[in-house]
Amino acid sequence: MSEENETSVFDVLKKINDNAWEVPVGFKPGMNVPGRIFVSESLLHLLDMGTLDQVANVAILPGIQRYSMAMPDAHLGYGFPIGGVAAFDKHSGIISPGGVGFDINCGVRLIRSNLTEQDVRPKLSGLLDELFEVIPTGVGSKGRLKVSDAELDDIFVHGVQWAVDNGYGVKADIGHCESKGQMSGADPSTVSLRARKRGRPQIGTLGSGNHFLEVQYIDKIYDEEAASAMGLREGQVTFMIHCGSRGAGHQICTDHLQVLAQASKKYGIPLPDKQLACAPAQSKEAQDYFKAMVCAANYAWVNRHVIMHWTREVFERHFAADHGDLGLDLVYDVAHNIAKLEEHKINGKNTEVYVHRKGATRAFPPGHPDLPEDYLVVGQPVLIPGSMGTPSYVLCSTEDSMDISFGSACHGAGRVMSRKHAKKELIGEDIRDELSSRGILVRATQPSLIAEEAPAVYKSSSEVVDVVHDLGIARKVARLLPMGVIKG
DNA sequence: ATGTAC
Repeated sequence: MSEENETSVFDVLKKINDNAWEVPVGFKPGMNVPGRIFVSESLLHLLDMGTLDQVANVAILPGIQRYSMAMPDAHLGYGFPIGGVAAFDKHSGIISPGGVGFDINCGVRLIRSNLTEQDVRPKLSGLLDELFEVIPTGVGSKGRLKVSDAELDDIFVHGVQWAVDNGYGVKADIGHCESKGQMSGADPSTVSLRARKRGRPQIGTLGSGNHFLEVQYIDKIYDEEAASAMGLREGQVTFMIHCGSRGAGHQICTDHLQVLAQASKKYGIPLPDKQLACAPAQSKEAQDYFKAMVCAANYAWVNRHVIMHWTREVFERHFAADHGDLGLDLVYDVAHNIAKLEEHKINGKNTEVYVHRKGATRAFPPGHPDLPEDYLVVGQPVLIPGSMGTPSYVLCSTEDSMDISFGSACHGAGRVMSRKHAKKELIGEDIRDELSSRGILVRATQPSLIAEEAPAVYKSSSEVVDVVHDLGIARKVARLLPMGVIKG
């Protein structure tokens, strides 16, 4: 509820349809395009004015195309909102680290199995204990994997290909990663010594905050055809990995933000907010950031790949003797903090744009050339993790996603209560016991983290997913319920 | 998100 003398989001927004609202160009001086917020009326009550303001600020940046967008899980971020999508012309536009976020290529992957919920439930506690032991978690955690400086370069440049060549995962995994887990254009010389030093010991570590490794089972299939193409069926056990580029990506973002703050001045770009530091897309400063961002993105794919590999090994130790081939296939891996050069149809013309997705998932439609062959007919899988203890969703992209949202969808539930507030209001042990009574086991480095990540501090993942489903960006395929979760 | 302040 807003105070009487405060402007509310309802005063500003113009309704386009039940799930799309416009921030008019007149809202702020200098807006090149309108803002567009994809949200239902009920979720609109959770949208704060600061997030709307950030959507408008992004619309002021040069070369932005069509509109500055926010997904239904949008909330306040560094400069750009989290849940924001913005496309900038390759020539007249800009590139901005704030449009990607500190955790470059934070993302999610889903692995299916031949196991059922009944197979896993009796062994769940031991399984989680071993996973918690095997996967390094928490702030500053270091991995079991020691890589040399030369190997780190290989990881930056070759991503998942490096992982597979070195015995982590299999060849079939590659095609099921967005961009094959190896974006081109990496240049390790744009990565500072400090970023390398932070990155070297952290391959195969989960990190902290909302990052997790979760054992789940499918309780509902919405779309049989798409589910079948993805090898998903009711009762099946899956596991999901949510993490990013750790200290390496964070340091790369920090380093290049400094350079781009100067560059914004040098190129005379009007910034409504210093956190929107950016440079013309073709400038050396912007391209150097982009090359370093690609290094971090490839690093993050390797990170998720190594964690997947160790998790597969733990599953095999627990279940292979009784169940034979466990069919632990990678369904898909999506990035949700990344900028990419893509071709989109704008005003009827194919145009190259740098699409910034920050807390937003790529959602390319059926038939798109970047999709692997087995998903060409159903469209790209879109993975939406729930918050701890709530359902996650698998969706598939639809024909209209390119036209509506530059081929993008939401990325999760979206926080509604600050970490600080959550720690004050909630008791970690109570949440853990409550989840345990519902059959959901949690392993975390400390109880306060459970409080910070409690279901109550997030929007409902179901409500968020319904918005993109109803909009026609991506349609629901399967619902995944948590059984056990590892948190940093 | 993050060697949670260099």
